[in-house]
Order: sequence, then structure tokens, then C-alpha cells
Amino acid sequence: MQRSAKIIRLIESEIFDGKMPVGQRLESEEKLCERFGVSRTVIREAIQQLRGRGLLRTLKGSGTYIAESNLDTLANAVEAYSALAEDLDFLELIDFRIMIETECARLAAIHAGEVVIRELRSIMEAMRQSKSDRAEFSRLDISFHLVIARGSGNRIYATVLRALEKKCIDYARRNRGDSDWFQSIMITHQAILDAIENGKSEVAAEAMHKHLLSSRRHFVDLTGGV
Amino acid sequence: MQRSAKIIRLIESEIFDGKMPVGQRLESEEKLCERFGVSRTVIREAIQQLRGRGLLRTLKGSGTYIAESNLDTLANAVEAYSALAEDLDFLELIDFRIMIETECARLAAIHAGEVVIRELRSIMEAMRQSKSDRAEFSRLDISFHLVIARGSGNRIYATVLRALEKKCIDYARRNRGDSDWFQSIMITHQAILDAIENGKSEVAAEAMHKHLLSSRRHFVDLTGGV
DNA sequence: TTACGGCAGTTGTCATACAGATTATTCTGC
DNA sequence: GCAGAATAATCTGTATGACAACTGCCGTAA
Repeated sequence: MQRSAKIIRLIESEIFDGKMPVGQRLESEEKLCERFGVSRTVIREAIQQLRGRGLLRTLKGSGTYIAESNLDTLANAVEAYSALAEDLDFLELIDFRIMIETECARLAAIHAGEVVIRELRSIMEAMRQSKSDRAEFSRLDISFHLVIARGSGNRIYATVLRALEKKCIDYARRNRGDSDWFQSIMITHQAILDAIENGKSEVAAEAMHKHLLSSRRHFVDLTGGV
Repeated sequence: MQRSAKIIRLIESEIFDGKMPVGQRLESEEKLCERFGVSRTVIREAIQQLRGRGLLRTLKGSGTYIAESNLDTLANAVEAYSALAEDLDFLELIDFRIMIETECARLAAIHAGEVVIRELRSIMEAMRQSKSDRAEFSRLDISFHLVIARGSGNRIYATVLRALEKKCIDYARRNRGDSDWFQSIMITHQAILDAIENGKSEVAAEAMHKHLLSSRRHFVDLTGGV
């Protein structure tokens, strides 16, 4: 039996026995080496396989963590793809967002509670005050969309969109415009928020669809679609 | 992005594109190093993760091979996954699929080429011959949907859906029914396939939507939505 | 023919070093 | 004293080189 297979079984059983709660950080690779008396190679191979199974999740420079659920497997897969994607794929991204976020807005109008709505309001306020800070504005822009995804009540939407977050921010930063463009973002965001507050699901869906479609057009005008 | 993630995607796509038939031996690690211009460390980490996912299996001293099939490895690793499978929320899953796959069908009708269509036809044929083998039938059912996602031309759809593959198969296996149910699956699949072949995007979208809605209803009737 | 042994090829493991990212700590200017 | 910047410590990712253990194959001797 390979040594890494033994390590896999040991870590695995600790996870399933509940000794390692979800989200907890694993010992560092070096410490695991000492504890199990093997080289770092063996530890890493074990971790890689458990990552492949979706049980673990690693963050460079930070550590290795017990994955939350299979949703993290999904997040890993999508991240792997989105980070790999070079600049060419922003159109794929926005087309995907148009579909998924339209549905999110529809569901959020039905399911979103007070907490989500307050969060959306405060993001809007923060955006108003950040119009001169492009980077911050883009970040807030995307977080507005992420909160709506959370408000949909379907964790898959939220997970998928969260996995694409970095890519979306990147997109938003490139898709810059003049003060008119800034205004139009604020207005359409407000329209979406209003519809969600009032529980008008179809209105929310349509507003979100229009918003992203307009973003897509703007992006194509700006970059020629590249 | 991590280099091993890139390698994973490359190997993975070779497998899914059918360039690497089941059982075939992968190039040796050293050759893969040369081909991809990375160190053996990176190659090995990629292989470990793909082993964890059940796509590859290695024999010491001999080589690394394309695993028999995902279903086999799924069955083999059933202990590892069953604990996680219990907290799957199938309604979240099917709602998500209704949205994403409707769009996939629409796009596939526009973008799908001869290769995809031939693949879909052969899956249909295989399904006809597997009606007595529930497990195999479910696997084929899901692969039909996955191929359509690939045919959409948007790699995000395909990636996301593939990440959910295991859950989908699990769903399909639970959502069993009598021979009438079997027939209705075949009929709706055929309707989707026809629409895609004829490039009728709206028809394809509607057929897919109807198909999954009916699946959802069937699931709720069967399980009470649990 | 058959059994054995050796050889080349391949994966498994170890050790070391450094790069790149994150987190904790210390220092600095006020 | 304190916020913020600079720095150090920590951790994962990658490269490199070496050797052990195993497999498959081929040639040779009984």
C-alpha cells in the first residue's frame, strides 16, 4: 500500500469522524510530515487526491481547509476554469451572467428578506460615495450582484457566482465609462432593488436582464468584444 | 492560476474529447513534463487530483491509465461519497438545472456541430438498449444532458454542469419510475434532439424546459420533495 | 520450450531550495 | 496611544536531482 493512501485514509477518517469541523484549517504540510513521519511529497499527494474528491480546499499562502460541502467542489471547478480563462472569455462570462442573474433577481424578489435588502441598500449608498474610486466601485458593483444571488435562496446560484467573483470584478473594471455610464449603473441597480423590495419578480428579472444586456453592449462598444 | 490546474484541464479535455479512450495508457510523467514544459512535480499533482476524481488510475512501474468509467469509480467510492450525498438538496439542483439547461439547449440548437449530434444519437441508442439496467440508464441520461451543455459553445455551462455530474446521476437514479416514465424520457429526449438537429433554438429550449419540469414533478410526487 | 536473470522504463518517495501569497508582528510618524 | 506602513514569519506552489520499488520485455542457459 502506498504511503499516501494511508495518509488519505487517516485524514479522511478524521473528517468523517467530525474531529475536523467544516472550514477548519488543516495542520501545515510540514507539521503533517512530522506527525505521520513521511516526506512532504507524500503529504502533498494525499492532499491533492482529497482535493480532487472535493474534501479539501487549499489557499496558497494560507493553508488547507476542510471543504464546506460538495458546493466547494463546484467552486473549485469553476474557479479553475475562470482563472484559466484569458481576456478572451469575457463575452462567455457576461452571457452566462445574463442567464443566471436574471433568474437570481426573479427568485430574490420572492425570497429575499430584510437582511438582504438592507445589505443591498447599504451597497448602493457605498457606491454613491465611491464614484471617484474605480476599483472600489467595481468591487461594490459585483458585490451587489452577489448579494442578490444569495437572496435567491438557491445556494448553487450563489456558489457559482461567488466562484466567478474575481473574473466579474475584472470585467467590471475594464468595462469602465464616463459619468453617464456611472449614472446609468446606479439607476438600473436602483430599479432592480425597488422591484426586489416590492416583491415584483418579473419586474426584477426584466430589470436585471436589461441591466446586464446594456453592460454587454457597453463592453462590446468599448473593446470590440475582445 | 496554478500550473497543475492548467494541466488538469488539458488532460481532462483530452479525456472528454475522446482522444484518450478508456483504458489507454497516458504518456509517462517525464514525457508529459516535456510536452507541457513543467516539472514532474506539477504533472504528478495534476495526476493525483484526477485520480481523486476517479478519472485516472496508476499502476506502479507500469503507467497511468484512463479509468474505466466515472460510474465505476463512483460505485467504488460510494462509501466516501455517501456521507456527503445525504445532505444534497435535490430540489435546489433541479431548479438550477432547469434554468441552465434550458439555455444550453437553446444555444446548442445554434452552435452544435455534427460531432455533438452524432454523440447524442448514439447515447439515445444506448439508452434504448439499457432500459433494464437502471444504473446505466441514469448515467446515459445525464451524459445526454452533459453533451448538450458542451454543444452550447459556452464552456462555463459545460464546466458547471460537469461539476454537478455526480449529483445529477444520483438524482436520476432516485427519480426512477415505471416503463411509462421510461418512455416519456425517451420521447422528450428525442424532441430535444430533433429541435437541435433542425436548429430550432426556441423549440429546443422549450422542449428541455418541459422535460426537466416534468422530471421535477415526478421527483416531488415520488419523494415528497425530500 | 521453459525458467531465470538482467535491463530499460515507469511510478513512488525523499531532500532541498526558492518563488509567491498570506498572515502576524514590529516599527514609525503623528 | 494609535493608525498605517514596513517587515518578518508562515505556508503553499514549483523546480530539481536522486534513488527505491515495481513492471514488462528480451535474451540466454538449462
